[in-house]
Amino acid sequence: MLSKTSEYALRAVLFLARQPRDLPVRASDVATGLGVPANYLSKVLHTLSREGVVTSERGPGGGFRLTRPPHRTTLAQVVEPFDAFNSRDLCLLGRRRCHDDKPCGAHERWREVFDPVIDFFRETMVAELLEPGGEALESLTLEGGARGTER
Amino acid sequence: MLSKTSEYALRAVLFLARQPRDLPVRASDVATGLGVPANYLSKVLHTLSREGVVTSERGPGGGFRLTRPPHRTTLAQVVEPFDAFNSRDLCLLGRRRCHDDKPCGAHERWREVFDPVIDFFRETMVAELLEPGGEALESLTLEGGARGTER
DNA sequence: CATACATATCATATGATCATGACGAAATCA
DNA sequence: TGATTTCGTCATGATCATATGATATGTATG
Repeated sequence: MLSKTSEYALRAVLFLARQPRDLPVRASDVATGLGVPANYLSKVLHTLSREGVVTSERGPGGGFRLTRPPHRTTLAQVVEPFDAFNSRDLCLLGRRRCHDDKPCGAHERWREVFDPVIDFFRETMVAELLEPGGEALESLTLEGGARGTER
Repeated sequence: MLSKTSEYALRAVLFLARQPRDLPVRASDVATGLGVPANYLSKVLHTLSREGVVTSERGPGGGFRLTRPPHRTTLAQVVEPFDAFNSRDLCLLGRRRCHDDKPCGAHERWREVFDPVIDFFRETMVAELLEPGGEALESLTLEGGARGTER
């Protein structure tokens, strides 16, 4: 469903959402925390900062933070910079123009199942995916290391 | 949502479903009917024949036909040879293992919207997308040409 | 049996996504 | 000011989906 890229973006944002929002997290820390390529994630985070989802700071002590709190950031804001829902997705058969008045044979049935998917991304907040317990891999928080003690 | 390839597959099957099922349609006719690359569509049709969705016949008068009637062919049968629903799709965050007992934060909410999508493909029959009127592009039926008169 | 026809198969090209590496630019601090 | 740290940007490579082209194989027919 999601491309690898926007999957990284979503996981990165969830990762940031679990950190105290007032201190930036290095891109490399997010990358190792998620177990994804650091250089690639940097670019993803940069895109997210251009979109205003995260805020970046350079220099020592810099890094990335969520711009808005998790309960005010939608999944769509995170994902759409990479996988936009274009009108083509709304037609199962890939027709550019497939409205309600001149639909393809699949139009109505497809909308019925696919609209909720779009709504899911537009209406679900990052905070709703945080569920404190349980998630081993994605919730892996920064532990002890050099950072944090040094400032 | 669907890859180009399985979109072609679906459109090709819908095209075949509109032809009399006892006479084969050439791959090239399907391709021009849909306006998609002929060589590529051949491969797609060949895959569908390996999967038993369509039946192929070689030589003069040969071509492709639906193996089963449209009301006994599901969308999943057409689409899954190209875009299989693997367990990875069931986790929004791409986790290999994300069951009901050890879920990621998105698990339940995501299943609620995505299961219906899978069900749609598994339960919808090709016949249901045929709606005789309306569809200009995909329903374009073979008209008059050389074929048909010559046999 | 020879020819035409249509699918089957293989080899190659193109483009997008995913990924890596090197260098530049801003911020901090001694 | 100069060294370090961190993001920003550009250049390049790897991989996969998509697409094209050529040839082989099977089938019908005169």
